[in-house]
Amino acid sequence: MATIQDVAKAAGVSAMTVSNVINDHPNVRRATREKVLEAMARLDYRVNLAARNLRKGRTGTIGLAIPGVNSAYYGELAAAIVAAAVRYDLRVSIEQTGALRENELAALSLSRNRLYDGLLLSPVGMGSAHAEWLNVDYPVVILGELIIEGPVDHVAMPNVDASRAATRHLIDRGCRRIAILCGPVGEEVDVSSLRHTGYRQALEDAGLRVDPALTQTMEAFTMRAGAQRAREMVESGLGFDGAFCVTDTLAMGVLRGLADVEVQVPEQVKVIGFDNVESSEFLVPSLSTIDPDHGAMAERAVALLARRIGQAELPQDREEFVSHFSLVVRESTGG
Amino acid sequence: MATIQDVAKAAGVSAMTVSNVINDHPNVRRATREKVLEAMARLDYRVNLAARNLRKGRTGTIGLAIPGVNSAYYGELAAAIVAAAVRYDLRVSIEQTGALRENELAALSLSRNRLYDGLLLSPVGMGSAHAEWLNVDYPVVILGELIIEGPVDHVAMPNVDASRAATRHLIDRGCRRIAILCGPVGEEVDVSSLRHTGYRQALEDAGLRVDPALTQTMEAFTMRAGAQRAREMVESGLGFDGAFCVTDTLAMGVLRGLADVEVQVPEQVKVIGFDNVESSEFLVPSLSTIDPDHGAMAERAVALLARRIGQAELPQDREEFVSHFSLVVRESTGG
DNA sequence: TTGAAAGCGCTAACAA
DNA sequence: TTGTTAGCGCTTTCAA
Repeated sequence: MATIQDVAKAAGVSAMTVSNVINDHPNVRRATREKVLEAMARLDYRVNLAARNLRKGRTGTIGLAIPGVNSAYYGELAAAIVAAAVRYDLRVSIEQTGALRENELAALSLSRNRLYDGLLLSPVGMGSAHAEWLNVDYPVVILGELIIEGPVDHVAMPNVDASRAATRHLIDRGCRRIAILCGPVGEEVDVSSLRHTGYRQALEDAGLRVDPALTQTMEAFTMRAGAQRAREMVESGLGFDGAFCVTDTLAMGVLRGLADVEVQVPEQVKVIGFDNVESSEFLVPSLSTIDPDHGAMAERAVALLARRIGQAELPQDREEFVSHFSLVVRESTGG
Repeated sequence: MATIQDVAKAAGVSAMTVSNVINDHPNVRRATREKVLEAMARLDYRVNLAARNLRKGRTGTIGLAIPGVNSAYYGELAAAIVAAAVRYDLRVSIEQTGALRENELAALSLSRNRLYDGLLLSPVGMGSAHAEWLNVDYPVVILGELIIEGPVDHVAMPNVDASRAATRHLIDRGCRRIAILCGPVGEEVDVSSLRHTGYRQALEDAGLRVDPALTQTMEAFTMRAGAQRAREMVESGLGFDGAFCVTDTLAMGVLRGLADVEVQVPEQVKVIGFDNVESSEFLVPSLSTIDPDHGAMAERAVALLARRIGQAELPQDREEFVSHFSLVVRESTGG
């Protein structure tokens, strides 16, 4: 590999001049620039980013810590983030956390190794008890799931309002016994708790009873788990005419499970999901859902991170961006 | 940030000794090691990877160039690759090519910047005409799609045999007019051409006529395109009782499109896909498909790349790994 | 407008 | 077993 020194020698200038040409500094005479460019081309010179990184203290790479890229939602989110990052001349390195707290915390402390200029983190396993882990000396943007009070920027979904709208939609379509499939519900500000709040609010708005038996707590947000639970709900005689699933993946499983036990959707049970993953439009029946505009979320998250990167001081004021959602009505709730 | 020098000073040793401790070199007295570890902990020392990279000429990061992580197949593949890479202590940086030749070639030449120790490339747009682009001075492993004769390792799918098995399965289930949905078919060794060859072989094996009208050439392998084409095929009166889709994504669209025009699957038309993406099991009807064992492909691809990384000379002998496939029979072909 | 010197933080090679 | 020296390739600073 040719170095900047080799190019300098070949062009009969100093390394600094070559550097100035590479970085488009103004004060280079045109003839000199030409000479240097010619030498660079001739030697097939490429900057050594490791050297530049060391010198500049930046890497041009951000970390993206998400549960995993093998799920429709996070896959689509990651794609949008990579695409947005390219526009800021940033590369994206994926850290799969498997939704495990320990891996999320590890991502936070490992990024410190200065491999990444910043970190986008979608926490699922960690909670507000771990807020102090966010006190790191590089930019972090929290993405989507868990809303933690912390010293970092934040891109969130309107979890409560959107869930309320989803549940309200089921009520509008005539459902009176609406189940919710979610994770453990508690005081934490995690997806399940927030979306359950929206669900509860909608029921109360309509004067419907909140039957605890209709809150179905899932261990995992997988299609398999959704399908199995749906079958159990029918076979146990729970009695429900609507199901709000906190993710589309779960909802896809539910559609499958209901088909297994020959329950008609939407005639007997109406189903709505959350995320608007691409395939939800093409299922049979197609899946009603909430579109949280993850394109805008990705765009904003990267913009916030890019803004912080390269600022000597991490600003005190932290920004919170809540995306807009829309209700997407499809066949699973009667079109 | 504390440097290795700071730690050395604090522990009363030289920087080299600290380095030896960090890298688990044997010749360090236990008491010395303790002292150093204590100082490291006290100063909250973290290695500066940029410096280490510069010194070692390695980055510990590999590039993964795939069309995009927002598709079930590539999302699952990427997840498997990231997981495998972690075991080799490698990070993965995603380059989304959008299946465009220019981006694939760019990935090949940009990795040269020494940001990546090696590159995993799933070429879709480039062809054997670009084989010389593979002559780069770092390890490259070609993954899955396009089989190019070139100076690089290679992890491939058994495209022809698997497609033959898929088509054969449709024939076994009684189909006589079997359509194939694929990309442009030519002399190239790309997915579409190879899978079309398998399709043709199966028809010939069974003594069925290969009707060119049944080869449906798609612009894009998307659900939307699949759905639209399926509707057109029915409405145009093409006449077909089976459909082999070269990807599950396409097949999901076809299932949707057939539902739109009220064609029953599998009673009137049987459908089979390729890839065995996770959701294919949970569709209604569930999708028969080919499982190319992409877990094994990912594992092997990373292993090959890791083996090459750090060898001074890139070995001349190149390895070719072809994964095993299995036929997964589900409802869309009659269970 | 150009160049010389210095050094980012680390580790290979060698010396003690 | 530990330390010294040198240098990876680049860019900041300052001088010419």
